[in-house]
Amino acid sequence: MKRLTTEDVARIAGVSQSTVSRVLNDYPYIKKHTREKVLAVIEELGFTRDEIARSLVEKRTKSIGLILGSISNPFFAETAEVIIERAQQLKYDVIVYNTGHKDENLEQAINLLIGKRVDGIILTSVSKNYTEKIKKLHDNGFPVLLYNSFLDIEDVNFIVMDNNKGARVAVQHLLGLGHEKIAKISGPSKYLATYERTMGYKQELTDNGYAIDDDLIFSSEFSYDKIYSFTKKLLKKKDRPTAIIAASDQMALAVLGAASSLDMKIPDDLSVVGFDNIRLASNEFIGLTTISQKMDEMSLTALEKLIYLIEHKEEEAAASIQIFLEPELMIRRTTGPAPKQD
Amino acid sequence: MKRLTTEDVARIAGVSQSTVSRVLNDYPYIKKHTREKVLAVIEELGFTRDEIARSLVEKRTKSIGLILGSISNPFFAETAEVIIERAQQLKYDVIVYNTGHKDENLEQAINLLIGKRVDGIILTSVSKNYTEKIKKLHDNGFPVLLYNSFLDIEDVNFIVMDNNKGARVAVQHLLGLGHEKIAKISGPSKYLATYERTMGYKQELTDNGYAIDDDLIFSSEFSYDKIYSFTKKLLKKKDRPTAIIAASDQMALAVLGAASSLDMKIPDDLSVVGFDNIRLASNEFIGLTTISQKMDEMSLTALEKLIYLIEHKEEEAAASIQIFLEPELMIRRTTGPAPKQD
DNA sequence: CTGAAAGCGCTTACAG
DNA sequence: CTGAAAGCGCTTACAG
Repeated sequence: MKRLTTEDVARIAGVSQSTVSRVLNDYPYIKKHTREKVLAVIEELGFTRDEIARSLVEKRTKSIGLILGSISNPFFAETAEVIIERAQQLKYDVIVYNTGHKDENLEQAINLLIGKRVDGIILTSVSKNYTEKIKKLHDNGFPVLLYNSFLDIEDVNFIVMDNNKGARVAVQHLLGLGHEKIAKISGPSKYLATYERTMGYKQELTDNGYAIDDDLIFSSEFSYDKIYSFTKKLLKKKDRPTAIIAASDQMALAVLGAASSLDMKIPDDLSVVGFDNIRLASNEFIGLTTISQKMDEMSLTALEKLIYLIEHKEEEAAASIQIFLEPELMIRRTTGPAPKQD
Repeated sequence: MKRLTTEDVARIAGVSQSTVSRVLNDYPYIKKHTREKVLAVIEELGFTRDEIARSLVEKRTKSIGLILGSISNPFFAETAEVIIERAQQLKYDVIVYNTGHKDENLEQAINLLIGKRVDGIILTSVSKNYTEKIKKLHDNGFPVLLYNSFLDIEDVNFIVMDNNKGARVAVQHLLGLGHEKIAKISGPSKYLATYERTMGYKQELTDNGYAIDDDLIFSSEFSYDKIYSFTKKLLKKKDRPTAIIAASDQMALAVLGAASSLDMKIPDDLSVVGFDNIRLASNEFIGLTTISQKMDEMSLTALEKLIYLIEHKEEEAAASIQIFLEPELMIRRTTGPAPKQD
């Protein structure tokens, strides 16, 4: 498969290679006749410009990197969909990496994306361990935006929900329903978002005069199977919790699965609150009570801000982008009054 | 942010630019001392090779394109996860496009990916309308693999489930449970996979002596909302079906949502069968009966075969890759005996 | 073993 | 308006 070049087009159209290039770039001062002749040849040959060569000259690729924790989690999938579609409209393409929440994959992903000369990166779920690496990128003027996470770096760009408040709202809701034993199933505490949610949970309980029971807090990697079996064990205990706040809707579904496998009725026997508000949460067959992350807004904003950073990189020190979104409690079928004590 | 080049490294290390390049490429005949000096400078400077320039010379990008119908559908998300992770291991990166099942986006995605000079493309849900376009690519020797779909093109590469048989198995299962009014909610018939499922449904009913009732067949674009409202209307009818076969698990969830919104009990009032076997289908809280596509196998094979095609392009006319997978019925909680006639 | 040089396919200042 | 030429940052035959 011999690829065609602007040189080929030029030869056949009887003009110079630079003229072909100008036509391709909509350069205004070209004789109508010349332009049309070139266009005709391009059309006839089915010529497609080599964007790789173009990127080399223009020092930009019109590609961005999107690093996700796990795309099979609907939170990430829905995020990716919004970002990819909007990027496509803005003529950027998106190279997607899936880290499986492993730090070493994150490191590799960043290095490869830098090598591929992407114009910017959106990074989800960065752990604290990577503060230095991200700081270096950011200080070099490379456009990076942290999504649903943030790090303690001056002027770093991020968009994140107020996770502490989100957890507090969830606890309030359950307390209001009469629950007194509320478990918290969290992701790894190396993620600031996770850490803040656990803090919010503890603070809200303490503020309401409840003691913190460490047996009710499970901090695990994001693994469906681990959450599932932990929940099963937890629910078999005599003094089991009557409500569970999960780290995400995905994890809430694992909790619901575990409870169902024990023939527990939801919400009669157990109330469950998720985090994210994935689309499935509002499906009436499921009806998951959850803390909304306003994902559509968060992901669309993330993409647009990143593109802004890319396209205004050279201008007066662009103010850094730091956005906090308000959590919103979505009450549905998986939460109800605490079962009577017996 | 001034980027470093091999030229910079060479100057500082006191060697020629070509030597730096050779070190980068693990060229064997380099004096140990030279190699170490260069490596030290690379390390110290934090130099990263420009893969764009390299791609231009080597005429390959180590990127592949993945064109998906809708990544927020778990079928595509789970597919993407497997493909992206395996590609990453094989040192390829993946540019993901989301067509939203719109033909014009498919066309645009292919053109952009060709421009970006990806080494190959995995294409899901191609409609018949694109037979010519794909044929041209394929005939040009460009590696394309159709995933979960196929087209009538000689020697085209594809991996697909036996959709006709899958639909038949679903019908058999419901017939065996005593259902006589079985509805079929399908995607657009421009997709061969969808078309074959509808055919299989009709054939199995006919073979068992049932008439085809066109009012029970809904062929729509893949829109959650459309399926949802159609189902609601359908279930309100006096002579409503007692079972529904949905085009995908995602659509089955829309059907279940609609039924739940009408306070129907599953499976007592209505049996539902999906297609795909997404991970959520086996969650006990949901327990969706479905036809398994063996997605993990299908997606892993797809990626590996595409890479094979890419890396053996120049060799003796590589046999084309045409894989049919067997469907498998997964019986869970959403199907049960037909309600008594009254 | 190593350097100088050509070349990948474009863009764009420079000249006319 | 248009062409000839330099240059983007690499790889790799060619020479030594």
